[in-house]
Amino acid sequence: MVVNSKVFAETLDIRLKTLDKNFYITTAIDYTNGAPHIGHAYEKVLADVLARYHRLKGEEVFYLTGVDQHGQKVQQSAEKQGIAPKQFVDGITAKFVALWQKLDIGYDAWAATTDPLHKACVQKILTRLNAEGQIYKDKRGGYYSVRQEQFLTDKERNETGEFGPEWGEVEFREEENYYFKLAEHKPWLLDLIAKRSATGSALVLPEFRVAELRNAVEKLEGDLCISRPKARLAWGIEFPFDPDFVTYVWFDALVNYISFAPGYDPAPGADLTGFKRWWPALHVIGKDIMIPAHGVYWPIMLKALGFSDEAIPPLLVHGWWNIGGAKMSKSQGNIIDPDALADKYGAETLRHYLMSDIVTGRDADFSEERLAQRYNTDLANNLGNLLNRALNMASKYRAGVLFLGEAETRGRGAAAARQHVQAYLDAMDHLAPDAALAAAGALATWCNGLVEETAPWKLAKDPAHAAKLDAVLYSLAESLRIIAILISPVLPNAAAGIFAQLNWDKPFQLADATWGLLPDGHQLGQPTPLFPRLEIKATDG
RNA sequence: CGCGGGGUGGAGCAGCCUGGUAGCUCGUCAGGCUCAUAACCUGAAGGUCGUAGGUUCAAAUCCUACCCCCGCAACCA
Repeated sequence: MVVNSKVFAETLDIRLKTLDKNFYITTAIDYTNGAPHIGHAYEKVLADVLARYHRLKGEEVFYLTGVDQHGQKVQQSAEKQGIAPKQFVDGITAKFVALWQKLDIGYDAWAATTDPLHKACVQKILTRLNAEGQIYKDKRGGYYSVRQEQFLTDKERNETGEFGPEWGEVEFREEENYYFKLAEHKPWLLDLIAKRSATGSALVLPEFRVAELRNAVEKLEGDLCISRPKARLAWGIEFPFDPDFVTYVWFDALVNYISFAPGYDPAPGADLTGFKRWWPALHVIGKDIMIPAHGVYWPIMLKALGFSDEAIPPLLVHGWWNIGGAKMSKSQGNIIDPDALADKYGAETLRHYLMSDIVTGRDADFSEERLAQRYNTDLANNLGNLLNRALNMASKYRAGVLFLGEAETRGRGAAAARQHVQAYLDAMDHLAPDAALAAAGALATWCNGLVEETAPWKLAKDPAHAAKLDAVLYSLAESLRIIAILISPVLPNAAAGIFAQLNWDKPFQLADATWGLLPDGHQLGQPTPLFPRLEIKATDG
């Protein structure tokens, strides 16, 4: 069967055209109260892969990540160590920065909430919302734990309805604070959630989480306290119109998505043309911070700032990596350290595992054994071995020179490539790197099958089969070139390694994931095992 | 009657939105191949898709009820 590779190219072209725009992606900014763990790493890799995919399509991409540095817990941790909050935060921040470098997270801007530009933006927003009547001051009372220095809610009461001894002395206290008008926007938000789901651009992805958000919004009552008296918390952004208060951490942290965005200006009536080229962002977050921060506070804050319904950003809510079916937690002592894993197995092995062994949005179980297994199966055995055997045969039978050969076999190769590239695009466009990697792997599997079926070592013995042998070798090389492009968002270095062995010195772009670019007479490079098998017996936990 | 998620061959998971041959990785068994990283390819065994009803020509997939597991204080993606 002869394949119409023109159709293939056209389909790809249409895809690329419809997505010809800027792409702005963010992650949650991590709280600098402890070292990064595997969950932090997963989220950043996920966003990085999506960012790289969009760059591969030729879009302009802005990837923002960073750290959330203010708040009570940081202040307390710093006090415990007897150092200044800034010093404490800088230490933890350095660990995050170093890890992202190690994992090849290619972010375009770094959102640190102690950044003066961010602070100024938060203050301008507060000033504006205050001037527009969205903020008011109120005195309210509640039960306060002196030892923990925080107000207690009914959630803190034990079975008998009392506050347990862990809270120490609990007293009723009245405190003045600033409140942001949240409740009045409740009907609007409910409408928006419904509207967005109805039009196929759900506010929350995967869509099964929309119901959860709707339920939470329906229960919403009362406004949001967005200030803390300095007397009890100094480590925060000072209120611009009342120096006795600092800004509540979430109100501070969420603003990072616009304060660090290109071209945003919180001034009323400001020219936001540049900003609108990027906005809305895709917010990649964990399931624990969807409610209430990202699903309730943030949309309402943007609404209050005059953002249109279309400009309320979608949330990509990912799941958790559990350990042996249980939640990872510091108190359980089962925290997985991504830094050590990257050292032991390599950053790309970790990236590959994190992208391939979880379905976007759902939870997965972390296992070092699985990590090694995934590497061996997908990378060493399937793809790496394919590259090696293909180049070896080309080297042995044709001195590493490619010839087009007969058309029929190449046509089959083109058909297989087209099919799997389509599957890859579908998966990536649906934010599913796991399925995308599977599609790339399926093309490699197809190639391994082709080798088996055509047995080039037999073809090589009979000059009458020279054209067939050429076509097989060509198809393998072409497929490998395409596979390299497909995996490049997840495995940029390995992809470059494949290109190097193919002796193909071109930039990575999705437009080249089309059949037939390697020219007749192309000289291939030397085969070198790209993914040596791991023989390590994993030590779990 | 709190909210949400899950229950698919021995293990771990897709599929469910948009019903129509139950798929993947590992493991087991039997073959094949020798270009290759003890890799690669083929075949087999093994599942009444939690249970019971319902809708339908047709249900893992839609609806209802029930059972079981997990998360929803803190650390925390």
